[in-house]
Amino acid sequence: MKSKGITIGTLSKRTGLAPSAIRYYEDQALVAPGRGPGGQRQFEKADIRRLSFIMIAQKLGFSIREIRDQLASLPGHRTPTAKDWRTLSERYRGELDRRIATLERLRDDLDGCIGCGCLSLDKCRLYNPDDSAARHGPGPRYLMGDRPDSGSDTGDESVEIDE
Amino acid sequence: MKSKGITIGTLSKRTGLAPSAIRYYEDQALVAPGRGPGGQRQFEKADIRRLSFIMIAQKLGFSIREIRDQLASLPGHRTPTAKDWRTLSERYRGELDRRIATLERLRDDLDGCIGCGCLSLDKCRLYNPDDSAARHGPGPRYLMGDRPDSGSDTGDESVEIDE
DNA sequence: CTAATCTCTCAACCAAAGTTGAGATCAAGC
DNA sequence: GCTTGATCTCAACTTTGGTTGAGAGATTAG
Repeated sequence: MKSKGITIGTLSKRTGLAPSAIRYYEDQALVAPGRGPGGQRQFEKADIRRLSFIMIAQKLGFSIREIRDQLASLPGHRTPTAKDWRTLSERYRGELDRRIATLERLRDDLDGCIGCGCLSLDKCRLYNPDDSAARHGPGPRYLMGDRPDSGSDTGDESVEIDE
Repeated sequence: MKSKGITIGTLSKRTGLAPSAIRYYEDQALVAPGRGPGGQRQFEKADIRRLSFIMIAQKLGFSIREIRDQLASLPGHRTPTAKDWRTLSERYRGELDRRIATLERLRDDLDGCIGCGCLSLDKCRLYNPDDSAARHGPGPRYLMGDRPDSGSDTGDESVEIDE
């Protein structure tokens, strides 16, 4: 048993991730290495695959939080098998399809609506607040969907924007 | 001539943007309202369309900086016409097509590579550092493409990740 | 045994896109 | 004329995904 575990430096070279990034991922509970007698992190081989998965998921635009949730579905009591990983990553298929569909819809709307130069806030389907092509995660979007009251605004009295 | 201009509050209600966001956009030189005698911002009708454009561009995932560059191509000496806006937004078509293509390639790679459960760092096409499905803008990606040296690593001595 | 590396923790910092609050001023209704 | 309500500026804080030191301790090579 060469059971000493992989050091963070080695793992860094293997995955291309900076040690600081790996420590950060531990902080975010994406990996949970053991510790040696001196306090050093000891990773397992399986962690290489785990980090690989994380990198791919990031590339697909998932946030750390989402990735953590996804990883939570792995069996905790044993080292994940190739099949576990396959099952997990197959979900991305659907997500990607959905994302492509969103972009295609956006493109069609663009053809139909911006294409005409109207850019009207009231009529334009582009203003559907539900789909942004951007990531779902980043920046201060924690109050997205918070559109102001629009309260005592009866008509669209003067919204037309011709000149 | 009811030439008093639109106040920031009214513009906020018209566009759904928070006043703070509009001020921020002025800060970032995306809009340049006039000022009333008391220092209040005075927007024009054309600014409604300008902000609409900004919102759409954001939705498509462009950063403020990119949007500023795009807006710079508008004629400065006169109020932009519908045609100006159409010309500008037509460029998005190509960008969207490109983005859709990237996602489709990612999806195909996913089918071929993750699908098999290998997740190998060396062989997997998913590790092409060039295309991430995420936004091009946000987060600390100013050092993306900075992959560590990989220097004195001759072979792939023990990268296989079977268990 | 000692020097050269690695690692450790912890705090501070980066960028993006804004928000939030304080304190002051402006505009408008009655 | 006065009191709301809107706006002003400016600084500080938010989130995400990390990086960059500082100072201390651990490991390893010679």
